[in-house]
Amino acid sequence: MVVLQDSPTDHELDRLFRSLACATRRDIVRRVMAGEDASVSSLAERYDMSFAAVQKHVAVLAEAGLVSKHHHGRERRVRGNPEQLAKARALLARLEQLWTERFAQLDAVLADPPPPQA
Amino acid sequence: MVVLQDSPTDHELDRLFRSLACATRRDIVRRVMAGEDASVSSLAERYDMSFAAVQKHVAVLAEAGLVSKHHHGRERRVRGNPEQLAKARALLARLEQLWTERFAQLDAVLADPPPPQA
DNA sequence: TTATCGTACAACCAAATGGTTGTGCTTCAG
DNA sequence: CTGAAGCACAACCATTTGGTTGTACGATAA
Repeated sequence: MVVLQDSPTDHELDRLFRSLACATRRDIVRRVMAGEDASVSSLAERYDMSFAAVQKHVAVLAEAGLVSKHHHGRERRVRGNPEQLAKARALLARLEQLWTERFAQLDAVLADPPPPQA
Repeated sequence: MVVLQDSPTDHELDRLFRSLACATRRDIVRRVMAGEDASVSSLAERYDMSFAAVQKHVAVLAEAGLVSKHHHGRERRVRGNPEQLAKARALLARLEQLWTERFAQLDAVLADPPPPQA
């Protein structure tokens, strides 16, 4: 069953796309979506930047709802949730659909031309 | 026929998602994808900001390849091209796919458990 | 021809971004 | 108990961003 979800707010979409506009963050998302064991420090080991920098990236992703952090002993496990990805993808799909609908409307007009009321 | 397209560079994706991380720009994309007559100034009339600001937004979208500008008399018509939207959408789809594949792999493991080689 | 429209571009500004280092607090290992 | 691992957070910095105003220039309508 497809759930009717209320459309995301502008601000939510801003944070979503903004958080994806960075290769490091996209790579983090890729890792956690693939199910890699992902504490913050295990993620930080893989990038050429400080631990704090990676920590900030994870915070940005969490703020955007793309990942969530969970206590696990003294670690924080980073888990991806694909629902936010789907929201972004749905918006892109709608924009693409606007494009395709143009031709559908054009075809309709050509098939049933209104009388030139000039 | 589906064309094998080389994967976009990190920088290209940065610009793509960055350009979408702004409600004004998303709205511009929506308008031009819907086929609205869109000179830069006719777009600028619709937003509560200066002409130069809208002009910059269009430039950012053009830089990301989401729209292109074309001479038309003394105007510059803004036209959307959905291919870049598709690139962004493809990335999101791949990330979501990673998530779903996790369960497929898990199912495979459960269905055919390897001998505990410890 | 001349005034004006549509655009481009530079300079400037406040705020956000992406990075750093340092400090301190928990939680675990020895 | 003590030391270290893992993390959070603040302060700081350079650069980018999103906005402004002002100036200039080609195309056009009168």
